Amino acid sequence: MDLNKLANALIPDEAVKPLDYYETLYPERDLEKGAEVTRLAPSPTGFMHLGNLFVALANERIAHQSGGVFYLRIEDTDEKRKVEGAVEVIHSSLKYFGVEFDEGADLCGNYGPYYQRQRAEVYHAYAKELIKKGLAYPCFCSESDLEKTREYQTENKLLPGYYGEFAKCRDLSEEEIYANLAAGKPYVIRLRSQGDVEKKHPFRDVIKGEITVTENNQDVVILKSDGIPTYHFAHAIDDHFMRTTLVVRGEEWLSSLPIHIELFNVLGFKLPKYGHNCSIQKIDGETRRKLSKRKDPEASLTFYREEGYHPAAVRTYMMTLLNSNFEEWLLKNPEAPIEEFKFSMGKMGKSGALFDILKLNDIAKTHFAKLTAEEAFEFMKTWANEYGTSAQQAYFADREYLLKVLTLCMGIGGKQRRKDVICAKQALETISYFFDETFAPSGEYRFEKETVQKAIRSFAEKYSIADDNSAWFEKVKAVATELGFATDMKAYKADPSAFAGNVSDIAEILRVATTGLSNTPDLWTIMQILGEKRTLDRLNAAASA
RNA sequence: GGCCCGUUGGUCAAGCGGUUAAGACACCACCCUCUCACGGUGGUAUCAUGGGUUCGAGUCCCGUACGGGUCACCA
Repeated sequence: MDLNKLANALIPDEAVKPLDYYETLYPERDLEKGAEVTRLAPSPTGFMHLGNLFVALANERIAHQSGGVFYLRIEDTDEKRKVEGAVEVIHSSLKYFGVEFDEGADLCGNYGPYYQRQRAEVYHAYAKELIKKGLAYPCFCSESDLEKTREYQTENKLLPGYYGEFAKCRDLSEEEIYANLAAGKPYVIRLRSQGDVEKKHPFRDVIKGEITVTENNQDVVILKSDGIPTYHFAHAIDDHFMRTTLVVRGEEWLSSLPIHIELFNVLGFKLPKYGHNCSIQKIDGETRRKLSKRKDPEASLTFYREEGYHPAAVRTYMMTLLNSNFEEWLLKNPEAPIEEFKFSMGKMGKSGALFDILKLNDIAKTHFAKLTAEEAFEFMKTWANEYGTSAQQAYFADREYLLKVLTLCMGIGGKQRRKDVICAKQALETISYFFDETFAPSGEYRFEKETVQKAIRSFAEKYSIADDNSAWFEKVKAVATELGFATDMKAYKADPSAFAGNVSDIAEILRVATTGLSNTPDLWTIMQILGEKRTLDRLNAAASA
């Protein structure tokens, strides 16, 4: 068969340039030895998964730590999954979590275009080359043809797929091919695989270590009927010409690694290094499974923004999952920027980690405990303007007042910072009682109504905003004594039945009366912040409720 | 089902032939205390399993079980 003629019939010379052209257009990058070129290559589906941030972070760290390049390539070869504005979402959501690209889609760069649909020419040039060499061929099988062979294969417990004797179009005669073409039959271009599934080779994955790969024997599709490449072919071409040195991607790609190895080989390209990372999992009843976009809200990056998690906290959590020694390093260097941590591929986990929101919350709390009142204010304000209720947005009108509230609630200036702010949403919910619009009297007391009212009334009569903390507490104690509550905790513990209760019970009554909650920070300070009038109003309202 | 990957406390995990098997989160107890927290002290709890190799195995080899991934003109 005249392969040149076939190649020209399928892909005319005018459509492509000689192969040398591409090699000079995309030259080797001029980087220091050891510098890694990595990438993130998502589909523009408009949905950003936690897993996207996870791999992005790994790739970003490796590139930047080694003095290399981290770029963004858009895998838009599947028309069905494409969503308008998706690339913008990729940039903005990753940027929010501190991941930025050096080059790529919608950015500058000499190795573009970075959208695969715009790179048709390169793919065609190399597909043509493979056809010329007899390493690729047109396949006219229809979906139902393929379906039939698959059925036959599963029935007979054979390896499914398009290979060997099942590769019907592999050895079509010249006449058949041209007749099909003349008839306008749709076709795809398939690789003529040279592999043998009986042959296995050791392979070094930078994350998994030594693994064995079986040779590929599938005549995989490299160009779909619309002339767009499949992932496999685009991956080989793009990562070669964008001069990627290290591909870190999800574990789900491990099984197609044999295809990629054969493709690089057949194209005469140097194989990049590979690292296949495990996916973040979630426990669902008894079983573990991947974090699911449909079932788990926390799978989406927008979840963390909507809840008001600080981006640095999420990034830190990702890092602890990414590199097992990160947490220890962070403990020793609490103030150091993440960039100083020596990220290592070898320290990436070999098995999938379970997503643990409790751990994230702890990290988030620790992180908030490092912010100043102003920083917390600004962060929460930004959050509230985007996701908060209008009442919450109004909290920010009186800066001085809110700053005081935050200072108290976050323990700023105290001996120790409180660690109970997880995210902006939760924080604003817990301070709602500082604002009349959102203050919700509860009326839930653990004592008789009469006792409660007496206690509140008696305290209200004595209260003065001028009291310092100890004078204030003396008054609480006085109320306790009046009502037969213990003021000496030791005495109370020795014989609780001798008292109606103890000071802390009185404090709780006052706390519920002024805040609606039984657990708040220091009550004296709360009253100082609320001011005398508002405090007395609330006490009086509670006393007569 | 075939192929590939994995399995150390409830969770993330250190470990690289000899350790009392780190640490963090969670949990429990006690202390501090006007509440809740924060903090402090302590505690419960792990090498999936059966065989080898070895003076010695969480660490090396084989089998088994379990979990995950993948078998598209989707990435």
